[in-house]
Amino acid sequence: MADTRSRILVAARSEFAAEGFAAARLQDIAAGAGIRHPTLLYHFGSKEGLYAAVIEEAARDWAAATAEVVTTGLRGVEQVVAVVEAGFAFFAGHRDLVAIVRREALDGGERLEPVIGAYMRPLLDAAVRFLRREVEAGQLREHDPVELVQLCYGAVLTPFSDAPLRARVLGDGAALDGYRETLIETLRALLTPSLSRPERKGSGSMVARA
Amino acid sequence: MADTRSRILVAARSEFAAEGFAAARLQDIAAGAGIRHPTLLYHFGSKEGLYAAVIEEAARDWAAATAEVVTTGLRGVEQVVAVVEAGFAFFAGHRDLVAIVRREALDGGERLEPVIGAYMRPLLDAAVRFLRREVEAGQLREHDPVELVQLCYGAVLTPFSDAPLRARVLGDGAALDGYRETLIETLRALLTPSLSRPERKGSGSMVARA
DNA sequence: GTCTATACCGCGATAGAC
DNA sequence: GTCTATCGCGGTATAGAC
Repeated sequence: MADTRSRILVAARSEFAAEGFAAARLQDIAAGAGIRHPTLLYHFGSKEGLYAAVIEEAARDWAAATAEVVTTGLRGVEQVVAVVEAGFAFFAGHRDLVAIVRREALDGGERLEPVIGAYMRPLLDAAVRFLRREVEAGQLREHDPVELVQLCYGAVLTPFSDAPLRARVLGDGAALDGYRETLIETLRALLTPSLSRPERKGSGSMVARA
Repeated sequence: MADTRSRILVAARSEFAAEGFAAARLQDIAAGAGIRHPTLLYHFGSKEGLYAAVIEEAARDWAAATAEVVTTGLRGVEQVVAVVEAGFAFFAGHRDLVAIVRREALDGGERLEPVIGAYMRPLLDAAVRFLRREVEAGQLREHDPVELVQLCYGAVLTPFSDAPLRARVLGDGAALDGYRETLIETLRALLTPSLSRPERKGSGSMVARA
């Protein structure tokens, strides 16, 4: 059996994801870890401290998973598809993290600030650099890279974060495979360089803002 | 000055959106409406009752706004774009509603059940029927209509629900216009019937699940 | 209908024994 | 390190005067 500290973290992650920070109760988390709540406070000092530890651990898990995908050396559309599919697979197996991130996003994201600086912004920058480079090389149709990343962010997280609502509206049978396929298809339709007017910069289909 | 009941509803909507159901305090809502919290309870009975009233009112606002757009009689891609742009504009002016919906989605959506039955499922059905019809008529490239609606749902709500996080990661200057344009462009790329192999059903680009 | 005052309870946190 | 017991605050909800 794992040590107390990590058992608490596991239970806390699940509880914070399900209830949100405000509604989660230290009693329940402690019960999930098979201890009493003062023991939990002995290890993490406060509810906020515990939450920060959960966030920190979650961010490391996520960063490790994404780091793998970007080292495959794929080009253009195939690399984008690979990243999105990897993200999809990772979050399918870590739905707790999705819920926590989205709850934080709704609450202002203040508690994500360390994670943003350490992981999210660097990764966004890397993604933007990749997209620009591949557009330049004619491997990708031109679109604003930042907007594109946002689109993918929402498209990948939403089916997991809103899964309960989704099940209510669509009926419980609804699998996610079809959604993933439609998403990938969408990205291909959006990003595959058009054959008619190829790698020219400034062609008709570019975003052209400001 | 509006009557007490509606002043309470306005304050409650904003507070529930900002804090979530669990963390919102009746005292603060009452203060926002310029009364004391027992008065609030006199009108709505309980916190749950107030919340239910907020949801109900919000759903009616949204349903009224969407009803307008679908009566324009546009065809194919242009109708889809019109609906998405109308949704974008509506939620831009009603961010509270977005936050409430997404919080509920995370919390299981139980409290949205009446709204789902009365508004969401009928509208989804109408959207699916429209998409099928237009594909049949060769006005739209073939894609699974349900997945398509989900994609739009996430793409439209996410920039508003996650606006605070977005601002943190991207910097505060980030306007939403570029995102909207990229989204519209994406839909056109996805839905415009391909010129090379036109209205044939069962063509290479269809989704083809089970 | 709206108020003041208060009952009541649940939660995070602390004290202190083991 | 983990427990039992308890404090104290802050929340919803109620009682009852005006």
